Amino acid sequence: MTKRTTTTLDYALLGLLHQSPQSGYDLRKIFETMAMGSFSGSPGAIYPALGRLEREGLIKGEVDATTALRPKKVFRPTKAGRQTLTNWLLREIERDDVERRVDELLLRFAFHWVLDNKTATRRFLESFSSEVEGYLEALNRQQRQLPVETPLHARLALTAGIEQYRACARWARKALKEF
Amino acid sequence: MTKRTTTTLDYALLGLLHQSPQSGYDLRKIFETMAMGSFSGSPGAIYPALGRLEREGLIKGEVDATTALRPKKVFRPTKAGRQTLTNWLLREIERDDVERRVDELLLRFAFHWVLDNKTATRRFLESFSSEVEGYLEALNRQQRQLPVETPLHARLALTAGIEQYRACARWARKALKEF
DNA sequence: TCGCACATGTAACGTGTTACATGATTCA
DNA sequence: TGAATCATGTAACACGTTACATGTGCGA
Repeated sequence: MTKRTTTTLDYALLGLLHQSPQSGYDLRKIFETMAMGSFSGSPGAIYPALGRLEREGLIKGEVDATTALRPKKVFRPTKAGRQTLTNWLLREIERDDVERRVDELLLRFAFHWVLDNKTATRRFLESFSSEVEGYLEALNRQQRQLPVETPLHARLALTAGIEQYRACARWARKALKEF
Repeated sequence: MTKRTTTTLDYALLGLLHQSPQSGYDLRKIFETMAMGSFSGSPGAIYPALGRLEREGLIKGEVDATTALRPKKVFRPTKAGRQTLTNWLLREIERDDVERRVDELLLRFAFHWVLDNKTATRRFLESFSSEVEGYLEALNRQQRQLPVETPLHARLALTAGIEQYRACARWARKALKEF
C-alpha cells in the first residue's frame, strides 16, 4: 500500500486546524467567506477530506455535544499532523510550483506564521522571488520569440500572465522587508 | 442523458484546433512548451479529451498516413465545435469566474481573435475589468476587517492576492486601448 | 545497439462536483 | 407553517494524474 499524496486542501485544513481546532462546518464557512485561493468548501469535499486525515492520524476529532443544535465534531491536528504541515511549509520551492501552483505557494506562505521562524520565512521569500524572476525571464523570452503570426489577443494574454508574475515578484521583495 | 459539462481543457483544444488543425501529439507539445495556464498535456488527459470531443461531434479527426513515422490523426473543429467555442468566448463574465478562474478568463481572451470582432473584445475587457475591480473592493474590505489576531503572514498573503488582481485590472485597462 | 523523437493510446486510482438526505431549532 | 441556519454526511459521476504499452526510424 503506497501512501496517498496529500492534497492542497488537506494542507489548508491542517493549517486552519492548527490555528484553532474547529468543526467541518466552521471550516466550510471559512472557505466560503475568505478569499482562500479556489477552495469551495462544499460538504462533498471537506467532510471526506477530514475523514481521510483522521484515518491517517493527522488530525483527531472529538464530539462536542454541549453547545450546538446538532453535535459538533471538533478536529485538532495531531503531532504527526503538525509535522506534516511544517514539512510542507519548509519544502523546497520548485520551478514547477511557480509555473502552475502560485496559489498553493501563497497559501503556504500564509501559514508560515506556524513556524515562528523569521529565517525560514526569509528563505521562503527569497527562494520564491528568485524562482518567480527566473520564470519571468522565460516568459519574456517566450514573448520575444512568439511567431509573427501570433494574434494580438494571444500576445496580450501572455503579457497579462507576465504582469501577474511581476506583481508577485514585487510583492515578495516588499514582504521580505518585513522580516 | 444529460449533456456533460465542457471543461476548460476542451475549450483550449477547441481553440487551438480552430487556429490550425493538428494532432494530439502536436497539441501536447504546445501545452508543454507554451505557458498556457496550468495544462499538462499528459497523454492521459488530452487523448481522452479529443475522443470525447469527437464523439460529441465538436471535432473531427482524419488519419494522415503520408508524412509521419506513425500515422497521425489530425483533428479540426466542426461547425458545432466552432459554435461551442464562440458561445464560450461570448459568455457573460460572472464574479465567480474572476474569483476562481482568472486563468480561464485569460485563455478565453487569448482566443478572442477567433471572433474578429473588436466590439466583442472591448465588451469582454470592460466586463472583465469591472468585475475585477468589484472583487478588488471586496478584497480590500476583507483586508480592513481582518481580525486583529490575524498573523502578519496571512495579511501579507492577502495583499499578494490583491496585487495580482490589481495587475489584472491595470492590464485590462491597457489592453482596452488596443481595440 | 542504445536511446531518443515521433505518435497514440489504456488502466487504476483518487479527488472534487453536484445533488441529495437528515434533523433540530429559531424566527417571521 | 415555512424558511433559514446549524451540522454532518453519502452517492454518482467525470475528470486529471501517473504509469504503462506499443511501435517506427534516425543518429551516435
